[in-house]
Amino acid sequence: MLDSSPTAAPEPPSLAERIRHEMAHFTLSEKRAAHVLLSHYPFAGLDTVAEFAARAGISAPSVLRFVTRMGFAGFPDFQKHLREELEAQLLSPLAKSDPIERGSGAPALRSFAEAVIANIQATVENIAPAEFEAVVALLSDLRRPVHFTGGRFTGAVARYAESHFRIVRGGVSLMESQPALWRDRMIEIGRRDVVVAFDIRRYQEDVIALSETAAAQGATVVLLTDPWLSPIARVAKHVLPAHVAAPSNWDSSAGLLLLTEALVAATTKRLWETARPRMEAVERLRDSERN
Amino acid sequence: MLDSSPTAAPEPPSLAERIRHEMAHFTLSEKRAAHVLLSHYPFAGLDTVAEFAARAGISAPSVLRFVTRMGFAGFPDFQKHLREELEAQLLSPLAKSDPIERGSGAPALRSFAEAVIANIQATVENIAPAEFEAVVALLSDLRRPVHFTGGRFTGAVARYAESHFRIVRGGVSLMESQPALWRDRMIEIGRRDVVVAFDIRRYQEDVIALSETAAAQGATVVLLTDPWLSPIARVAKHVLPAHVAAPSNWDSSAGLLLLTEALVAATTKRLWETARPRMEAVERLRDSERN
DNA sequence: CCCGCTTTGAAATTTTTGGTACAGCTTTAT
DNA sequence: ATAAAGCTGTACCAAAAATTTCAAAGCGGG
Repeated sequence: MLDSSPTAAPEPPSLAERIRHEMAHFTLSEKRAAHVLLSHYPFAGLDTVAEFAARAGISAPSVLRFVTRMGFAGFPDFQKHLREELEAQLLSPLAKSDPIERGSGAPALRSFAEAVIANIQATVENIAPAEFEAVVALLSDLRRPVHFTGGRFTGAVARYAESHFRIVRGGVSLMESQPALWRDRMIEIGRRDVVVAFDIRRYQEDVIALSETAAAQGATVVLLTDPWLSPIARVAKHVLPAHVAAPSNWDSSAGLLLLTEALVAATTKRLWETARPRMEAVERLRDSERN
Repeated sequence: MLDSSPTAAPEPPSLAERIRHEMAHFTLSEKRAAHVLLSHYPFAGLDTVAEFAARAGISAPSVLRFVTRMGFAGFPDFQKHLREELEAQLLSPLAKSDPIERGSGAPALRSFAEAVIANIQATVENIAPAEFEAVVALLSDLRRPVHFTGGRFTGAVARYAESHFRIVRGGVSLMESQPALWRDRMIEIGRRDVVVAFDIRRYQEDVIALSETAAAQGATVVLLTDPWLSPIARVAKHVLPAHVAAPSNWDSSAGLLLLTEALVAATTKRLWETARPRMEAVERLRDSERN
């Protein structure tokens, strides 16, 4: 991944690269302009000055100063450059696709991103379609209450899942993994309930205990874990493993998040008839609260 | 966000196709305009009317008549359409660049993963290395207390960040975004403090209020947001935008998670001398608790 | 805490651009 | 051959865009 590419492109540094490089010396407004431009590169720059300024939340003169600072004679000159760059890029099939553009991004960030992408690909390829669909079906069953739980890091993913499913359907809850917090709630858990547990390496005693107890009560347990499989797998009806390796002292939860988001998306789609009015109602409540 | 259909709309015929189709009924100058446009599609149309007319060897009014005939309100409207078409075309091939092996995984999961990968690539390419490094430096400064906050969905990411940084360094806290929960804590926030805010589309009033208040107190605000930039960007010292588009009714936070994890990894590395004993101490505590 | 320097945006100004009216030319039908 | 219909371009106008000016606001250094 670390390239000393034999065919180092002799290309002049693209404007985007130059901006990234000089970002540190920009003033606040210039940074805003730069961010907006980079985020929608190069389309944010193809509109009018006024439009660009509005998108960046700065004034038109600041935009002008920004393009002048980058060495252009004026805004039209700047736009012309963008168009030419775009045209050149679109004509050469090399420029697009492939891994992340050489030299872009902070090195640490880039290598991390590459690891995460590899994780995601590996995760997708290892999930059995039927298993994924079965979990979607389970989560789409409105008669079944759903409970999410996770460990000290994965707990955040559980919360993320809960905050979405709560809007799509009813009967959703978040269970903290400390036994003190779920012991008494366990009396309510039965055959109808679904427990979705997130648990990865350094598998956490309390999450395991919670899942096993729930399973013993007859609940259906869904487990999202790493490829080594949490012990919860023994009591789980469905297991979705995600790759978590990262160039870090910590594991990456991106694969788990991917699965979570994909489950949310698929469930929302499947429940669209009932989810839609529900989501609209939530929006209305939020809007009215705002006043 | 509430779309009437859970799936993406079927593509409308591109302008180029429409032109080819109607070419037969065009007048002579219209044909010339069409020909020039198609041969350098769509860049020939992105210049001025005069430029376009000159290239086609016709007069400006003829160009105007041409675009009107194609159903556009005027030349700017026509250009806007070209840009949008171009943007859509340029973004989609990214996801297909390194397609996940055909036939693997559930279809819904696979397409979602492709979108997430595209997001991650776009996110990494748009982050200025200096900006990323500056944030790492900020988070590595042990004299500065760090507070994380986020909205209803991004709050989970804030919590994820907090649960990691808490172990790497001291002086870390999680601030719930409801004003009632942070109003009184704000008295403690000053120039030394760092507030890391997560806020994406449907930017949340209370997160904005929290950030603005903190900034007014002199705190340094770091913002992780979407490419449209939360209003918090106005008061933020550093902004890290992440792409969030997904084939879903919901946005994807994978890019935000990527940035978060990369920040954690980089900070851990940078603080290794002090983080290492600290992490070991945490582990010892956990082990002893287990008995 | 205050002063000087830098940055920023509102408003005025200038330039460019898109749009329109109209007259001449070409073509076609009778 | 001639009149009618339809294109096309020149010249002009209106609109919008880019740019400059200037005063206020913010920031950093002493």
